[in-house]
Amino acid sequence: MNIGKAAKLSNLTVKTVRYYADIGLVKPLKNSSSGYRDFSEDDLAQLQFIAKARKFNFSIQECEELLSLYSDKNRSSKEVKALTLEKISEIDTKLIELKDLRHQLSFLANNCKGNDRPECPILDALSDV
Amino acid sequence: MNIGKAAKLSNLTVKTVRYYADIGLVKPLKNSSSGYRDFSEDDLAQLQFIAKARKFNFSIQECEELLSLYSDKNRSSKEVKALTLEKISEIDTKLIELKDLRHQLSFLANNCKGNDRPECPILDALSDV
DNA sequence: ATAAACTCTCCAGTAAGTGGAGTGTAAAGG
DNA sequence: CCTTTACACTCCACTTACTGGAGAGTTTAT
Repeated sequence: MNIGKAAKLSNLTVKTVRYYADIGLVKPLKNSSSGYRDFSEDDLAQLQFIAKARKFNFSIQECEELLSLYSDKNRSSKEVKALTLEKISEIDTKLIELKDLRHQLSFLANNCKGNDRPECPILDALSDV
Repeated sequence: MNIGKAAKLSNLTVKTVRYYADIGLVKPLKNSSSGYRDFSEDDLAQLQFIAKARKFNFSIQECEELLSLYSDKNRSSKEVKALTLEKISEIDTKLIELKDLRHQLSFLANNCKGNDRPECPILDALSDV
């Protein structure tokens, strides 16, 4: 199938699919007369896999790892689980940071009248060394 | 003062400070004989302001906005508060997304034995259309 | 005088695409 | 068969916010 259909069926943009092909994440055949990429069902499945993994916050490189684990019929589930647990702990760290940030910002916002006067505890906090 | 000292006092790297100078976020004078940047106390204060705002997740562009609001003695606190509230709501969205992601990933991880066998519900979920 | 420490500019690269120009190909309508 | 429209191609530049390194000049300390 052409790139447009592959993109639609994997919920990716054409640009993104082309990018994935450029970096070798998928390897569609090329119609030698038209120069159009030809995506097989396997290529499509791969794109769908990548799209999901990206949604799960896996990086492109991690997607590659997952894909190779996926296509390795003798792989163990250990590695996949380890990668997933690592992701979860990254997310946990990020959650803590963001919550902390939110706290600080809402504290500042609550103390700022937000009126037409120049006094602003937010700016004061930013300029306070 | 030289860039090294300015960087140290603002908790930024020399590279980062140079970058901020390159994009015009700070405008240190230049010693015409040595070519070294010369940071005044005001420049330093500005760097410290930026460093804090960046920690608060404000983008470079938002830092510029905040800086101009900061140096405008007739500004109102309204704009600053609005920007801050916007940031908070962005953070809230991000928090929801991340929590959801964490949920899904931990569900998958919990159902994966993580042993030497090839069965892996994580990969199954990724490949499931 | 020399060595270490600091600074400079410039170029390239990072992640993961996005946007656009200019051009070629395929499918549908008349 | 011809034309229009939709789709595809490549290539280059841009995005964010830096970071790394090369090669060269400057300042400070010994």
